[in-house]
Amino acid sequence: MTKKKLSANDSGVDQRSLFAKNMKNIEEYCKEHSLKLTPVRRKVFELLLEEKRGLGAYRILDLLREAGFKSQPPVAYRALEFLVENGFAHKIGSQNSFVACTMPGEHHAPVFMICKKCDSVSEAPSSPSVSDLSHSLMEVGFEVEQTRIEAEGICSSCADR
Amino acid sequence: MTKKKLSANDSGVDQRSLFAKNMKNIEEYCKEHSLKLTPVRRKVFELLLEEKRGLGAYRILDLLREAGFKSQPPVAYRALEFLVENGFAHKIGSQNSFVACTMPGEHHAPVFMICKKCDSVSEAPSSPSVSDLSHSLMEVGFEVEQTRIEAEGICSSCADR
DNA sequence: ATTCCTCATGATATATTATAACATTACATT
DNA sequence: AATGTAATGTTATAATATATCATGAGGAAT
Repeated sequence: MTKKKLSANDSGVDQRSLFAKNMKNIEEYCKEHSLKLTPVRRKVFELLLEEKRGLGAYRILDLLREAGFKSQPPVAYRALEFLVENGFAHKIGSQNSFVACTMPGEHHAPVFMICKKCDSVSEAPSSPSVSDLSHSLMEVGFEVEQTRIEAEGICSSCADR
Repeated sequence: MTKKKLSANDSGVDQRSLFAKNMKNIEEYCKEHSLKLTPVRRKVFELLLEEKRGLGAYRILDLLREAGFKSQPPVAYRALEFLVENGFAHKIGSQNSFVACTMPGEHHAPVFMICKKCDSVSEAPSSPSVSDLSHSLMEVGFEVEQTRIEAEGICSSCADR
């Protein structure tokens, strides 16, 4: 198996403008679908975008407070619920944490790559094998509505070291 | 897509003997690998085997108590840890619950089918698309060690109604 | 057989994650 | 201004999980 070198930063797009682009995406999407991107929701999304690892709800709560919000747990959970419902974030079941989704709106079957060394969580480009999977489950009589795949292993940056 | 009729019960093997077979498997496996299948561990495995849905740790704790064990939370978690470590059970991340694994020892990449109607959780026959998936993740530089797939949808029994 | 070691269990306390329930506010529509 | 709906504020508590230290049970080494 040949391995393409592909780390988060050599796409020619720097982090700052990527961040801005993602923020713009969510803003436009919300406007188009009349969803309210309120200050807390926006802030939580920003926090998720800025962190390559998954963030737990209480970590988010702390960060909200540091940012001047005087939030209680339900505030964080509600914002996360909004983001997840609308496809702006995903929950990582194996660690009760949340990550930003950078392809909002697209009804996709996410595949997460979770690094055991650095804890980074990144979403893999969607792969045809996922729909193969749905097909094979259909064959045993299961009607798939949604799939979530979590792969644990070593990310390319950690492997390079 | 043609759909094969395949529900849990038409394999010609009744539930009782299936249960016995699974118990025998785990016993033998433990003997061969000098693992101690202590009373609590055995009981927890039995409980998981008897329930088609995922069981939460505290539900298991209740059932243990009903069965005469005077257990505190760590007892349930330890037993579950033992079972999961050794491949006799899996944790379902999306619901913080546990299910028995009926193919212990085999280093496999489980695929779970979670029914939204009846909450049943069953393990799908492993499919080639899973190794395709690992391949495609390798191509983006991620070294997969383990995958866990959770598919939500409607199981065949519920669909038949 | 006794000592020693290891692993399992017992027991208490507490950490972490998540939600229920109800009050209040903000804002759009009429 | 009156009303309805969605969002937020607030308090309390439920549900899930682990840290820690004490005790016991069984095998291996002397």
